[in-house]
Amino acid sequence: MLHCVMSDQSLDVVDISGTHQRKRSSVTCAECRLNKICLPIALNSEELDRLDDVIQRDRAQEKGDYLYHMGDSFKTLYAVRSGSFKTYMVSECGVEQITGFYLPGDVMGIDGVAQGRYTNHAVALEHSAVCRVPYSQLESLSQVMPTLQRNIFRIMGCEITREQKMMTLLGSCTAEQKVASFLLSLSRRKAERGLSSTNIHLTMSRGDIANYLGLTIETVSRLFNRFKKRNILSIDNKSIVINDLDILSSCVSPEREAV
Amino acid sequence: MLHCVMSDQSLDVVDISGTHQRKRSSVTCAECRLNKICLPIALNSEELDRLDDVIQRDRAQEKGDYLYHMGDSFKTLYAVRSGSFKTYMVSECGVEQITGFYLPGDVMGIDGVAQGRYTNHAVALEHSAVCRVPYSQLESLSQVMPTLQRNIFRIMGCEITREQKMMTLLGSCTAEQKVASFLLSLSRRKAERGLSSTNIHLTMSRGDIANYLGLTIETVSRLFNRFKKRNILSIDNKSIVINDLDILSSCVSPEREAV
DNA sequence: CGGCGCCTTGACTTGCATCAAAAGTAGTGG
DNA sequence: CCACTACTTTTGATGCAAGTCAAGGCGCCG
Repeated sequence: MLHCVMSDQSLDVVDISGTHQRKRSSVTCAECRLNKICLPIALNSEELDRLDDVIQRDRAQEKGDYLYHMGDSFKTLYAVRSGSFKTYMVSECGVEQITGFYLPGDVMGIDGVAQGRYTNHAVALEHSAVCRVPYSQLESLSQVMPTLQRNIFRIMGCEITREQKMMTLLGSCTAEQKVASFLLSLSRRKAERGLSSTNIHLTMSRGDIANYLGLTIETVSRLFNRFKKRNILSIDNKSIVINDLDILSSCVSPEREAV
Repeated sequence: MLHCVMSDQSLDVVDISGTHQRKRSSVTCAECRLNKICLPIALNSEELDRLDDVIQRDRAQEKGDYLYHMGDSFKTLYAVRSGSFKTYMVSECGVEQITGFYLPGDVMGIDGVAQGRYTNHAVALEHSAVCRVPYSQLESLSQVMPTLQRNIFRIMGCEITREQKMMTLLGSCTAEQKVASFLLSLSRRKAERGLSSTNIHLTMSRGDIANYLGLTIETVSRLFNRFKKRNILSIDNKSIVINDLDILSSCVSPEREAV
């Protein structure tokens, strides 16, 4: 158990301040601009303080840093504070499948709840930061804080719903619908966070997008450029501007008259 | 809270016995042979009794009966007691996607947790029976029964992991791998329930299987018959015998020498 | 016994994967 | 600051797995 705790705890604390005042080194949940979409939703201020007490705020993750690996013993949930992450699983036969992209306010690590081991790898797509939430303490807290328990249920429920929609996308949509859908989903999620819904900076590679959507890199690239030629998108490498959200939306539904 | 109890309670009770002795009309959780794979895992006998008190045991569902509809207000979880069900969602553009098949001991309705409304339809594939678990009471109970809370977390976690594996299957597998995988999954689940892992009676149609796997009916039919020609399966309409589990397993991994 | 779903089988088409190569971008070190 | 290397993305040519279309068979139920 020690080896895991080691990597989970307070490394950054010493690094940053040289002292042990963990809580003051960073923004609290109460102050966090994400507390309306993150774990703390609807908690009162006393509850917020108690949650705060168990949460550790990490030093930054660099691009390519792993938060956890598939098979690691599950002890911690991670809330994205800034930046972005991807999670992926590797099947017995060695096939990698990206299972999600995570933005600030999203909670990662839930995949470990079922078996006590993470079933995914989680890796930073850019310079990022997370809050670490020790799961055992979260469980105990949620025993006395119904709202917190409900939030955990809700977050897990959202994950289930999201993945079910993903099944529809993967199972019965064309490449064009998949790519359009992916961009619209990013757009919506940015809007929910109060950010631009039309100017998107992709932190993942074309290969990541392709893998996530069950396509090849070439197909994703071609689709991006097809949308560009139709003036639906402007593309400059990783920077994408959605010129017309409505037309892009119309690409998602199967039947459309306009070619 | 009353309005919820109304729709959930004791309809069948009156039907069956004409009296109000709900609990005696059927097997309790403590007696149920599924209590090792269902909600009650690891509960002690006092806890079992308390869970029992909130669970309602339903009269039978006929094939085609809906347990709930997409959009219905979420108030109840359903544990399959006998028979089987499918759940499916309908996207804005009208595309149906089957999201799961449920066997005895499985819990349905979790998709409603996130938004307070079911995001799926749930329909019986054959003559079946369920236990109804009022969600609000389950929430309250799990506040005082840590093991129960953990079971709910675990069940939701399993659902997440299952769906992530499904994403791999849908995104990066051939039709043959999908069909083999589907049959092996049914086989394994039957084995977990102490039933034959080689003799499978399909309660869903070819169309259901095709939809679930992101294929067409024709492709599923062809694959079944290809496996039959190779002597991996024996097929008689809805009855399937897996003649060689190992060979079928070898069909799932992408690279294999045997053609 | 006749009609209606469900399933199978065959012929044909196509969307996307594959293969290949060029162009662009980023990181490194002299 | 530029040259070199390595990686990512784009673009084109070709092939194939699975979809579509169509017809026929089988089983079930009134």
